Amino acid sequence: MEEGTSQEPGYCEGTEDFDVWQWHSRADCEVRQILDRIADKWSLLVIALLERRSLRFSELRKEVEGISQRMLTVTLRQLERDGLVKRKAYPVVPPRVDYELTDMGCTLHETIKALVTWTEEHQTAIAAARAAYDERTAKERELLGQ
Amino acid sequence: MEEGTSQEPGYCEGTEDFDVWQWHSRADCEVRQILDRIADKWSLLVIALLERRSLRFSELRKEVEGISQRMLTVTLRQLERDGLVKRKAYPVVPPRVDYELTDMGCTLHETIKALVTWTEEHQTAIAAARAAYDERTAKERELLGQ
DNA sequence: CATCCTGGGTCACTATTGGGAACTGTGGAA
DNA sequence: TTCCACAGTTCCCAATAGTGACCCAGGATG
Repeated sequence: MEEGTSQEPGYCEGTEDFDVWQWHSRADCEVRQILDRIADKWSLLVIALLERRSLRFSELRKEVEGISQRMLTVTLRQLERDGLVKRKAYPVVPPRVDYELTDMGCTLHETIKALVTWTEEHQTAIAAARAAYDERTAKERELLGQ
Repeated sequence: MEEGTSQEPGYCEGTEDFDVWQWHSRADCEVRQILDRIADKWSLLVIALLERRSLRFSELRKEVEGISQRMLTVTLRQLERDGLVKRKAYPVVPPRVDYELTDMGCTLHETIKALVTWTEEHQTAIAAARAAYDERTAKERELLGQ
């Protein structure tokens, strides 16, 4: 951590994207750490929901079905720390806190949307693949167990 | 589960992507479950590495720095089940197993690459945001503790 | 002949993370 | 006086990720 943050080694943007992955697969790669953060179950959903409009804490909790209070707090803190989400607290009682995407958060949403679109387009294929796989393994299991 | 899996309610592809998120934020949404799977720390890296060329188990383990044998197994199984990765086992001793992306896996790689590109482009901004956030909270902590 | 090695796993165990519920703090309402 | 709203925080426990030892089969080695 102390001497890290070196981001200009070898892999300049222009090269084939071959080498890029060499760097990214290294555990100490900063890109990989950021990816771990944003490619997260809850982060994706929160960013997605905030793109529509800013939301309050309790609204988010209701919209993101299944998230616990703690994880919503943690997720929002991380996103805020990364500069993807802005937190606006009003000193009123009861408290009111609005969360909204920053400009950077908005650009990320574009990319995330692509991922979701891909998922939508392929969900049938994936379901089919899963069914096929399960059937295959069931048969193998049968052969082994018989 | 019994009566779930209803995927044709309301949100047909053509509509504004407003409503889409309403569905996707629901815990029983299939798209959300698939997203959870593919937007996973290890899955991203594995797909990325396999796009270059097919790899053997041990090669993957070496390339994906920090992954454990078990997690690599689990990840590959999931990807295989989802039809994103093809597993080719040769009945030789010692065993040889090659993993490669399926066509669907390749299309997913395109999307993932976009995510990585975004991360590369914004990693400096994120680092800055984190530094700023940490400084801010440090100050607040100081005020509270003094 | 006995032993070891190799590669792709599995199994049993431990460390970390996430979920659930209870608690906090403040001021207005009942 | 007690209760409630909202946005958290804290604590405890269960689930999950991750670790290291072990397994299998046959060919090379001694």
